[in-house]
Amino acid sequence: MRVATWNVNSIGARLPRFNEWLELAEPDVVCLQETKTADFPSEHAESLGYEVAHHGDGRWNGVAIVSRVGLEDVSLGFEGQPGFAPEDDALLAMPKVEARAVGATCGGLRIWSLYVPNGRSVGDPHYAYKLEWLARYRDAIATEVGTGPFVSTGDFNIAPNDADVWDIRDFVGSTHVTPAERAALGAITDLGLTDVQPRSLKYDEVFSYWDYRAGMFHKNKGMRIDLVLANDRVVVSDAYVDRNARKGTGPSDHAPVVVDLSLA
DNA sequence: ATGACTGTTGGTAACAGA
Repeated sequence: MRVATWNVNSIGARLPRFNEWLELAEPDVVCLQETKTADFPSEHAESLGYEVAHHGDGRWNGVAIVSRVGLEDVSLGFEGQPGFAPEDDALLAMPKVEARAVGATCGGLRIWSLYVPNGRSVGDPHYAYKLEWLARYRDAIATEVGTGPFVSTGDFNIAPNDADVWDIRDFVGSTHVTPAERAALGAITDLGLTDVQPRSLKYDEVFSYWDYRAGMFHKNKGMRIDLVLANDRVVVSDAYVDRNARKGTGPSDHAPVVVDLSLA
């Protein structure tokens, strides 16, 4: 089974690239993040035999699972998922639970597509929200991780190790690399999940995101923040970042992470 | 080079992203 995760940075803007990529990469299951729409344009995918489970807000966020090996027990969000409200917005009495998680069972594999909150800056309310969100996600999946083949995929907005950013010295005081964020990720992997390491296709350093600005992609100054966390019922035979999807006209700033696996 | 982008909309400027 070929499983992929891709932050498309708007499925509307990325539709030509996404539809083309589906036929090139031939994934069985694709987890998408930042669809940025309320209505997923699924016509072409469906014509190729895919089903789509989409959880969308509109302008921000939005996650989907696209599968050609079945799509059952869809969960829009997870149990106990916290919401977010800016502290200075008195009009919002209740925090908004955002479209950042969708789960489904595809061909016997329980799979989640996650768009973890960015955090913005250390000390920002969004940073506390990010940590809380990860802690509650950990609690929500604690049981089902042990019940069968399981993967959590998506844009975690965390670089697990210093080597997962182009130069850790440029990240002093930044989000995505703090001990607290890594501890929150560690609490998830401690449930029995392995951070699948994509192999190098070109550079020794393997990233999945490169800022649009300043030629960062061509300098390979990126970050590995799109992850596939798999339990021991998943046997990985290959994993790589599809850098070709980051090239050319109108790419996302993220590339797909592709994992070939079988279920034990 | 203190630069460099891209996406969205109660839209044409502001904000978010990472």
